[in-house]
Amino acid sequence: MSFSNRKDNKDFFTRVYEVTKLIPYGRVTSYGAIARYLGSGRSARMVGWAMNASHVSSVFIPAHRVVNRNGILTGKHHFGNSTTMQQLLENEGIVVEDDRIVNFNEKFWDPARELE
DNA sequence: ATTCTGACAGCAA
DNA sequence: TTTGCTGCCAGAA
Repeated sequence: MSFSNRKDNKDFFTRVYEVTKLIPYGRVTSYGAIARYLGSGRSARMVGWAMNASHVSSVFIPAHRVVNRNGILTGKHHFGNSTTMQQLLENEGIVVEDDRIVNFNEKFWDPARELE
């Protein structure tokens, strides 16, 4: 029985942050995977939007571990320099080639599956 | 309140 | 195969 039918718990952005922070070191996920884990599998764009505001968050958000379904670093341009995101990923042992994650399927971490 | 936008994803040509 | 258009949802102006 909830006496507040406002929002489930926190804002959509906050949920995205929570999930993003749960991404293990050296692993990556996709916007759609996060969106699907949150219940709205079609709000993948919102996840990206949340990432845009993640730099404002007080805590560090590993936004570099979030890529699109193709494993392409679509948001690299939002890390200041176009190479920052790639460097962060390579620093974690992820091989990035031509703005795309190599062996993306192996590095992929699905919150809906891992967190169940 | 209405309109526009967006670091996507899916499907059509 | 690649390219492009549409749907989708939530926040900002």
